[in-house]
Amino acid sequence: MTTDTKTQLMDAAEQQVRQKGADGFSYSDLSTAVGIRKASIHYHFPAKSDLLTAIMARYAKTVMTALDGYTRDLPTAGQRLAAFINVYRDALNEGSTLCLCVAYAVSQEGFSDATKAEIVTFRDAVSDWLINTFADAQTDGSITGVTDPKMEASHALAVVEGAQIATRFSEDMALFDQSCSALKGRITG
Amino acid sequence: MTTDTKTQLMDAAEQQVRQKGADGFSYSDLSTAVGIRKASIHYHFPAKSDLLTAIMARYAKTVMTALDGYTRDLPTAGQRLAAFINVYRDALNEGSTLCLCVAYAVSQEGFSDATKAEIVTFRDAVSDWLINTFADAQTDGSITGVTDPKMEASHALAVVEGAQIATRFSEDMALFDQSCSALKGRITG
DNA sequence: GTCTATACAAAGATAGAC
DNA sequence: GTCTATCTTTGTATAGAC
Repeated sequence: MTTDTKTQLMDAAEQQVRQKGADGFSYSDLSTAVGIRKASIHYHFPAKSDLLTAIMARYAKTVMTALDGYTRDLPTAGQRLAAFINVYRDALNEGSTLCLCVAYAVSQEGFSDATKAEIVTFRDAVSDWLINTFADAQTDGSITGVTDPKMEASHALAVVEGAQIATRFSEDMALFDQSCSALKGRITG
Repeated sequence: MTTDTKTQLMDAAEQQVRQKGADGFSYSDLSTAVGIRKASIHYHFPAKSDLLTAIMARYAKTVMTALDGYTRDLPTAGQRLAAFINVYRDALNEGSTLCLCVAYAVSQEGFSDATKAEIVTFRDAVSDWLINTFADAQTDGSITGVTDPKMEASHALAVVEGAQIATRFSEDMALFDQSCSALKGRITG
């Protein structure tokens, strides 16, 4: 399984952004990680903003494919919400990395329009997925107390992203679980 | 009311970090903001890490003074929680700035030990304040359904910090309110 | 597609005059 | 306490050989 250079660069870049933020890594770091010269990276991604846009687009696609898979494969809304929480749990890697979107939140100001557009598209897609999930919960009863799917969706996203922030500082995954515990406790089926 | 240069520098730095992150501003930016030369800043803060530590320490003091004021002045736990949520709401400045702690979350890796220590101290203090507040709620009944104050504390912090992330992208304060709505809905007195 | 070499600007920091 | 001047390192990016 040989991975092409472009993919290796994107893998390394995503990792670095999620560890140190978009302003926290350089082509020099990627050069070391992938084993090609700094200048060669510009062949694949002429400007850093191209790279930042590319990894956001790829990340969005990966995550949405996973979420849509849950919609297809998991019978209840409760199971889907549990799987959703796990996506954000796994993204933490024991506290060493954040979800790409959270990592982008701070630097946002300096991004290109293309990058910003990818972020907005992704967040809208995740929101819609959550709204549908909570709407389904109203039908199948697998999550307690759902009266407003839209409100629940933004609440749930805030919980998992906020839990990531907290866990990032403590590097203790138990804190992530504790922060999400009230949300998970409402899953009944 | 003349503000001394050191304070002006801290004010400008805090603003910039909360807008663009710790890696997103330079002494050059501060130079422009405050109106003294780049080199002169080093007289007040020899290294950037000294500045980052100083503004975190000051921020922690300011926020904790406010929270302790609520404990003194507001009779119910519910009122104190509402005030707490408002601290994080106000910190957003219509979506243009984050709470300093959230802004630090991404860059964290590259911080000095002194800066990290200030962050940890602050987060512990906020957590303790929240735990006490939810414990009080069990007595005064001003927040519904509190069974585990420690769990509630980390949940509440995740909600307000996560809500900041979401609002940062949308620049719509209504999203902050929507994200916190489930939490606020439990306040009864 | 990757290399060497290089340009160019910005960042963090120091020395010493005033 | 602030200035000018300077240094060093790093970051982003381009040109042209292989």
